[in-house]
Amino acid sequence: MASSDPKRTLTLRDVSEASGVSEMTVSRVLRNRGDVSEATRDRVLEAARRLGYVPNKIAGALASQRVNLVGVIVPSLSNLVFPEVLGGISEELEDTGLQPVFGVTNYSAEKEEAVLYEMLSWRPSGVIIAGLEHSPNARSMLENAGIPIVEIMDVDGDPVDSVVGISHRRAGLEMARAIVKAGYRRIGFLGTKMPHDHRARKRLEGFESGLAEAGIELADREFYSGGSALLKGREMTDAILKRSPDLDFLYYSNDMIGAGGLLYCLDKGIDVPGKVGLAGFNGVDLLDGLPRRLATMDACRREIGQRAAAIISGHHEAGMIGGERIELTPKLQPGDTIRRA
Amino acid sequence: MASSDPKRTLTLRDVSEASGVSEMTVSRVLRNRGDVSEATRDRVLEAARRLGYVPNKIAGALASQRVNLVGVIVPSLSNLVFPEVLGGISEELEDTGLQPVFGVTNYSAEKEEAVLYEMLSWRPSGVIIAGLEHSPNARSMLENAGIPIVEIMDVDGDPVDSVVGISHRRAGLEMARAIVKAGYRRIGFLGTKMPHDHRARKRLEGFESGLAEAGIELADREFYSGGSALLKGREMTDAILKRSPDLDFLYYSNDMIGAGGLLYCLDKGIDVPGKVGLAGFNGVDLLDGLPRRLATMDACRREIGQRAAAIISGHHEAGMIGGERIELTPKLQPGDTIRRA
DNA sequence: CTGAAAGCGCTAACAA
DNA sequence: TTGTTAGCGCTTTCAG
Repeated sequence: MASSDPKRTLTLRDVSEASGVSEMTVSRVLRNRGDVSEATRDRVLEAARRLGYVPNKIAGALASQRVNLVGVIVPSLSNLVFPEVLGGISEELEDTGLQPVFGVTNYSAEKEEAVLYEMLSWRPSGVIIAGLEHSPNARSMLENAGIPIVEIMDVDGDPVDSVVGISHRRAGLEMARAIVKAGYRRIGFLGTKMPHDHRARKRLEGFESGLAEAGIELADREFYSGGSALLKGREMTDAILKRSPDLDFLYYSNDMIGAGGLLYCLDKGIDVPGKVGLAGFNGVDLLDGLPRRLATMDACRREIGQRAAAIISGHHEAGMIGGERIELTPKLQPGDTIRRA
Repeated sequence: MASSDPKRTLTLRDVSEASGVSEMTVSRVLRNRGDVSEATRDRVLEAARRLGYVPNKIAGALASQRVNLVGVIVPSLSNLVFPEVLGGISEELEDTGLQPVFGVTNYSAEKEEAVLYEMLSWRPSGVIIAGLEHSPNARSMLENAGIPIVEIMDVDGDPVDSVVGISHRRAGLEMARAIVKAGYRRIGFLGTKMPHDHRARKRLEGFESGLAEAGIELADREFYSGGSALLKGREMTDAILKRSPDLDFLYYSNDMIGAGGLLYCLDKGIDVPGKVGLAGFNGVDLLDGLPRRLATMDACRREIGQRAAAIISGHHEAGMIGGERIELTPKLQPGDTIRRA
């Protein structure tokens, strides 16, 4: 509260002077480090509290060469998917003394490079970054950072260090197989027009190979960008069904547009899954509240966050090195929008 | 790439030696500061790039007493509301050289205090924090931080410094008036059981005073916590209508449960807005895709983020001090779920 | 335009 | 249990 110069922020020295204890011992008390007598401890804490001292981690980090920050880089926050991943990370880091620091790339490789550079310049204890595709510069920064790196969401590719995710290719493949097995043949795809959403791209690739196994080709496709996903799902569904009325299945690249498609079909009185089957991707819990359960595949978002964070905090505590590879298996949730065999 | 000791991270000195230019000049080049000849400039940049040098901002911040970080503290990420605010902040900070750093409190005052303490210990250029209610400790930390503080979302209270938000009390009040004006009389409230969600509480208080103006009391109320909001909205609506079948209006504390309620009513064939009117709060764009437009009130989330960030970056550039107060006005969006006069 | 010296606030390592 | 001495890697300031 009281201070001769209210502008300057307090230092250890202020607490030291106020308590009559050496800076070093004050530092020990504030970090619960080393043996300090109960008495001095109390005096120091009292003084620190009274002054309203907040330690300067910048100085501490520089001196100790230790930073309790974990950089987390994701493409988007509006996607609904990533907030959940971040939730898993936050939760797992909760009691480790590590603090997540988020950065957003908007699916831009350039922005990713900038955010990564910025983060690495704070010398974090680890980096969690979405995806396996990075610019050459970004990749080499990651390789040379000298800290644990965990690439998340996707395992189809060549990780820098550790990786935690699912195979989007396989997710697409298995969805295709399930659809074919259920007897659908005229299949359309609806997705985002995101050239840099590599995971959506891989799902589509996997999906097409799954169809190809049965000698089927994608009958039609429809892309969008921006706007309310639910509404877009309606509009796209309308568009694709008008253009290709003979479609008997619609595969959506995410659950939100899939939900829009489902609502559209129900509105129009289209028999789902009899005349047209539907499936999305992600397993968002929004689907629980819809009139009918959309088929989907859980992307294990929360768990991915947790496992990735656990890898970093493990390294942090044990000083381990070496890339782990954790592939989670998304479960197909057939819901009510695929015909039963 | 090549280095005798691959473990140690590179310093300015390494670049200095590799380029034959003094550390000081290297520093100048890397920060685009002061006049440096084209020739040395090129040599330095070449060396830095070749070595893969990433500056150490910890050291830089300590030496310059300048940190380009903005702390952002929000209660939750799963709420859908906050990712949008963060988006607004990110966008606005884009080209200012400032970097947002996020922290999550889970609506806990204790956690908020811890997160705030952690953030302040990094000496950020400013702090953006949701809400006006903080523990005495947190409040005094904010007051003594010596940096611009922007409290966001809510303006009903006593800000520490600047504030950007809407009046939730007034939002509730106006919604109540609109409902009463439309002729509804038996009104129920459905919301989250979040004792620490002060904004939801204020909306409800404002709502009740709005009803009181017409001599009306809330006829029933229903609370929930956790789970899929859409599904909860259905369940709660079912519960409250079974318990109080004479209700003619349901006011939901957020759009997601409101949307669940709307879907429930449509499923059950309840005449909306004839027999029962519905309204939510937030203006989430999900509503655009529903079979009918739920009445709601836009909480101006993105703009709040932008304005708050602009205040911080303004201070940053101009060194201004002094609290601004920006009250945005949420617009009532009557949609299709309130009877027309 | 370039460099040398000093020090940001803290902690590692050692000494007492 | 406590204190002292040196820096951490950079930037500020002042001199060339």
